[in-house]
Amino acid sequence: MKEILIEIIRNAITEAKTAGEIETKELPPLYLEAPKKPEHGDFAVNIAMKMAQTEGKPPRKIAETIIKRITGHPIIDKAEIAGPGFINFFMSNEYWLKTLSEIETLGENYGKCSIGKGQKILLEYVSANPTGPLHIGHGRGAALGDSLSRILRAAGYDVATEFYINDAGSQVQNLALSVLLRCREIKGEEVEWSENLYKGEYVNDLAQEFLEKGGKIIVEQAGPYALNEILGWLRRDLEGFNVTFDKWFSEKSLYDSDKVQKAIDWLKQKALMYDKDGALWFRSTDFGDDKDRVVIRENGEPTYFASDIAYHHDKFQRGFNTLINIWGADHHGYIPRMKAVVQALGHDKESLKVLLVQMVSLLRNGQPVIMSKRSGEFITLKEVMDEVGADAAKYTFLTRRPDSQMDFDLEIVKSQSSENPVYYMQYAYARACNIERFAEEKNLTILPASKVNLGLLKLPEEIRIIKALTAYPEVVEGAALSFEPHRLTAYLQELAGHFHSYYRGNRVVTDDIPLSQARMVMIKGLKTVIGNALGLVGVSAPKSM
RNA sequence: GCGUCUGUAGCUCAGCUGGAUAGAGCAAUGGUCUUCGAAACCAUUGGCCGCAGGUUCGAAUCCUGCCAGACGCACCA
Repeated sequence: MKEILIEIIRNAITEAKTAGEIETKELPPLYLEAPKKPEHGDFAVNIAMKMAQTEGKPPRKIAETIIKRITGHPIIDKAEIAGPGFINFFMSNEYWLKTLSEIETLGENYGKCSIGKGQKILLEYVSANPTGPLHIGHGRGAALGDSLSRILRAAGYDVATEFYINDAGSQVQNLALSVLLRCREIKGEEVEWSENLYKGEYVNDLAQEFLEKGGKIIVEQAGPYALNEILGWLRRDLEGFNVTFDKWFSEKSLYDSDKVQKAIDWLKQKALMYDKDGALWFRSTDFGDDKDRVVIRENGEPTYFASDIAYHHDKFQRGFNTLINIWGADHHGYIPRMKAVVQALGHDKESLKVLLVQMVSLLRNGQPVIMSKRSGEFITLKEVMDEVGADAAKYTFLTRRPDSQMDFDLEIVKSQSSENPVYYMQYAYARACNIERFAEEKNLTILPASKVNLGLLKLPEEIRIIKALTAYPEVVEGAALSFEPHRLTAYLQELAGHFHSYYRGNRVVTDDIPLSQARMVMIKGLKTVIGNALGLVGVSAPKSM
């Protein structure tokens, strides 16, 4: 809808140019911004200020020559010069009301766009080691990845999501050993625990169950058993968080299908590998990394980096041109070497986007809860969700920027549970549904937008709501382009606020039938947009609470 | 020591490619239910945007330096 206005302004400048009133050849980019203050209109343009230098005239003078060629459009109430040289546009209600018909025809497609052009994106997230239950930090990554996948799909990208299972390296070996040792302990044997083994409570449980099911105390049996059990937990806990993946990608499968070796050979051919000190190294410094990295160790074992190379090679070979990885911030040192791989494989380094989620410290009453897999003293994601609810937990993550570290205080989130912001938005949705129910009870005939006199919607509160509804598609687009789901929660907060405020002051269903019908169109629009937005955040939209 | 991220109201955080008098929520205080759900609304209080320079018509936003915190700097992930 904004395009109409941009076109009008552009035409005015072109006309002024032909009339010789403007000399600048290369026009600065023209975009509309939304002023914070209502006195500054609906849209503001700063082009006159941008042109001040090349024109050699004061901004306000330039604004004047543009503005005098913008008159008589039904969608513009007025355009005026303000401040240092802004041109402020006040749009007519006619302009805004178009949105309601648009929402009605598009329904759950309202807000979707095609900027993604079907581009194939592989979004990999969580990818927690299958050596223990998920914790709160994984929850943050899961919430971000899940919402981002929904947003990118809405923006027209062809998104596939994957959980990469590290089921091949030393960590799963350690897990297997841990379970074995625990089994022996249960049998009364005295064993020695080395530093890198897992001693959590869950290891005891695994060992216990393994023995009960008649498992033999050998690595070949205990290892796969433990791995399989834990993968089941991960899947179950993520589903409980309403997070699912298109594919669970096994690291081991890369070895079984020889893809690791093939990827290494490929880089060898390009002379990007060399031997030193008995190990095989990748020349990541050729692509900006601080140092070269070992791919095959002196003892012949590949590093995790080796399979990571193969995995990303495989992603590209499957036709994805943009790879997004969501990592915990403690892995940030890994980025340069992965970017190096991407370039070595012949792709632009920008085709790999790594989004970092900062650490989450779990608190209870302001006191840190010690989190360590080794010591076994930690609270799992599942326990957190059981305590505060999946929607509340997700929302809490998605109101914050991923790159700022956060405190998650169980007592605070719990004590505010009924006032948690997520309920504010869900309540707005339920409220819209409730008004619909009430209208039906009153036998109000609900008509489509085209059959209703929408001009009756002229209260400032109504126009404010409709303006917010108009902005929704841009919010989705912005969130997609910046990979920032938290823009959706911020938007929802504002929209729900307008709605609640309106509701307290005005009745929707009254004896005034035409007015009620017009307002119902708006309520349905609200319901659609709030529902769509909640869907992109990844939380539920309840019809009643 | 080097690198990445962060520093905005008492607390938790927004602030979109630089824009006009920096915004929410929570907490605090005082109001609002005979009428579509009060999980809501209205009002008040609250700020040297970490500090110091620089860039320009204009800086919370960009650049430099410093201070503070988190996380990294393996042939572990």
